[in-house]
Amino acid sequence: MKEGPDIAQIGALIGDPARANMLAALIGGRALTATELAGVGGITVQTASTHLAKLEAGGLLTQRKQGRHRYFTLADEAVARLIESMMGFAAGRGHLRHQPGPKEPALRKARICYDHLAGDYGVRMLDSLIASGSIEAVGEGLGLTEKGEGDLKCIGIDVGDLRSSRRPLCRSCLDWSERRAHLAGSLGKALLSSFLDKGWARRTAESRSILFSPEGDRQFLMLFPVDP
Amino acid sequence: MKEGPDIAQIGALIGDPARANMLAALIGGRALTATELAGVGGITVQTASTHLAKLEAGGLLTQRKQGRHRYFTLADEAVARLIESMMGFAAGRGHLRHQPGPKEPALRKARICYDHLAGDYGVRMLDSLIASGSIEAVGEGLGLTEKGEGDLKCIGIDVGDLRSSRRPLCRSCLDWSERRAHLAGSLGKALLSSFLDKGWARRTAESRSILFSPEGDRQFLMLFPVDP
DNA sequence: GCGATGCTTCGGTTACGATCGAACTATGAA
DNA sequence: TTCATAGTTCGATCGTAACCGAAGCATCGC
Repeated sequence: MKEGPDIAQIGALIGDPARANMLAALIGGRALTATELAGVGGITVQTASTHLAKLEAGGLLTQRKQGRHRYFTLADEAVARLIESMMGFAAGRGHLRHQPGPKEPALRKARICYDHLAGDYGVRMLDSLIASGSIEAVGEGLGLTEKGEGDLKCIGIDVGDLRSSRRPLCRSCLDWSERRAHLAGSLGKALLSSFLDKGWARRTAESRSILFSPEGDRQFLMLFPVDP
Repeated sequence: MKEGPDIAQIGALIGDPARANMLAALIGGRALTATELAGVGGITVQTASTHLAKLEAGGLLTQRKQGRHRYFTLADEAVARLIESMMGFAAGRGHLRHQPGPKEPALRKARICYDHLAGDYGVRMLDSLIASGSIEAVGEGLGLTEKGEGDLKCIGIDVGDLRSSRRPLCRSCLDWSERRAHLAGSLGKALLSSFLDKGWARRTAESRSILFSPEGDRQFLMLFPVDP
């Protein structure tokens, strides 16, 4: 009975509501200070500090000191995937805190998931990439095709650069609001970054939602069509 | 801060050591009674009973009454995958309770993972199926090829039957002792079942390990060769 | 230097949940 | 029927961890 990895430890880390809220906030991808995290956790800074220390000791978070601020982020993408997969699992069982899916329509439409695009627009983009033959799907896996590599070059994404990182190029990530897959991995990140760089969309201050400009919206829908 | 699925709830369910031990025992795939689960959890039956009630209320377990026994199993494969993914995550962070990987060499060699083969033999089988062109791998996804369908027919597995179930045919499952993927899904289950039916291997009473007979061992290694 | 801000550490309180003994229910066997 | 086994429910204990106020560092701006 004592064999194997200790899942109770990380389960307990995630099992506290305040800590869970902090982790959920951090899959927004941006680094947050201890005070901000105390806010999302609904607790005082003292309490948050001890929670954050535990999460860091457990290897779920890393902190970066910058002046008199301490910025916390998820330790790596594996943590984000774990949290997301638990969210997907919980959503599938109806363990929702309020409505099914994100409350605000904006969140449901487009939001950030660690560092890539999720929500309605996220699944639409992946669907379109598959339909156009840029990405092939086998089982739950995703792979970039030669055609896809060319197409991406046209919109300014050099896949060669992405390959050099150890991180997988394409990854499927289950969207818990749409209950379908969207594109993660370094390619997912690069695509979202390019939208932000082009000014098609921007992140909001306090939320995970992504706001598309009217022009960006038009461009996005044209670039990633879905046939009826 | 209140949006989204409640991961704290299931985190807390898994976060208790006694409950985590029970869940880990149940990914062995066989139904266990409350008394047996109390044993693996290292607690009395009264305590186990309350734990099991909570796990059932949380949707992680289902129970089946049979005479004066109550047999508990994981609610479905999604629970098994969640536990396994948490094990993989924990193993990657070095959150081990004792040695890295399973303690007994037998467990490391071949063990059951919910309903399919894991351990050294599990990853070997998948490697061999990919090398022979029976299964194709794209990203993290797995798909059965036409050649594979024919090959499987030869060893007595009718893929058509498997397709009728809603469960995915091929699924990749991260092996936490080998740190590599092995084959899950209904095909993984069917393959293990056939080994057991043929008498090549048998399950052990109290452990997750799978014991191959000398003849079964020979057949298995011949059927799933790996080139150097 | 000074005060203000961000965060951690300390100390003490509180509450929840894990635990078990004992009593109770249900099924099976004699 | 009676006894034994399997399991749940009740009641009470106990420990731990979450929590916050207050004090202590560290860093910034002045």
